[in-house]
Amino acid sequence: MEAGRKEEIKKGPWKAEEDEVLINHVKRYGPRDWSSIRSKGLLQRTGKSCRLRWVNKLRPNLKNGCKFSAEEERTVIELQSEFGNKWARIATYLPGRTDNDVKNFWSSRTKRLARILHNNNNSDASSSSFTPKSSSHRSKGKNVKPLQSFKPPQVEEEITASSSSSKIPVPYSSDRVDETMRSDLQPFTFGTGGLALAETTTTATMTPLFSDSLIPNQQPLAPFSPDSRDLLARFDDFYGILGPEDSSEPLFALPQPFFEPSPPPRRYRHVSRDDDEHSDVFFDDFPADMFDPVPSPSP
DNA sequence: AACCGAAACAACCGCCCCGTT
DNA sequence: AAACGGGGCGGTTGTTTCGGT
Repeated sequence: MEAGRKEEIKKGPWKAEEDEVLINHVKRYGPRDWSSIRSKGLLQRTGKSCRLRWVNKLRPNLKNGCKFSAEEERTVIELQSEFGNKWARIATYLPGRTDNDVKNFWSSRTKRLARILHNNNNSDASSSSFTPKSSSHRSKGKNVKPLQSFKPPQVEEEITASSSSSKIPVPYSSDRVDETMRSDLQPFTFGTGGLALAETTTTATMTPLFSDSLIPNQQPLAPFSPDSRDLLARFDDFYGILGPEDSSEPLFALPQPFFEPSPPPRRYRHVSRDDDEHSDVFFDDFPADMFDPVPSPSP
């Protein structure tokens, strides 16, 4: 717009040539100094944009275009209940997955759940203002409170207190449910973070994202109502979550983090990926030829 | 075959923290 | 000690693809 502006910052989809430049830069200097890519005139992208492109698309061993497996779904759901929306941290438990992948996965699932629940509610509560027919999941009207906005109470304290001693999510205890929620938990409750506020109306209901039958060693909870069970049973691709009720298969044998598990050095947000970068291990451990195939833009 | 809604994917924005000067 | 810049993260939004009618 302004002619005096030094350089236009390019935005939008990346071209194969840009990818190649970025890959070459990383190959030479490692995944760091993102801002220097622009200052050197290699790309008209911000450092942030370069970093994001590398982390989400160009990094080796990513599972691009590959749907989440049942095991990955379980892991995400369980870890979300443990850590809250700490996508980067959750992603460290999922080799080949990025925080963006996890975030998108979670967003899709929770929105679908919200829609189904709303539809269900509408069938017997016509007063609801939610009108799925008239709005997509990205409805500008924001009738739907995204489920991901829910955060388990005292996440950070739990991380330092509980995950320092064990990586396995702590079995549900009703003591851990925030008092402010308690009155809403009558139909069903479960673990610390697994509750989701489906709607911001006065009829808001706490809704489980997965069944109480899933968490091993969990103390018995208030059972799902028949309606709720029926509703949740429609989540056929939460199959691992709802699972056969008589299944005795242990469902949550959480994988070890792909990177260093992260009792956070100082705070939760600094996960091991950073540390690896700083120690060069992250980069240097890659096979020498890993950059050879420049990812071609998918058709 | 065309249309429409949902889902998946990709990228940007704003905020925050940390290290450096 | 304060200011500043870089980098990381979570949230959000735009676009494309997929699937059902």
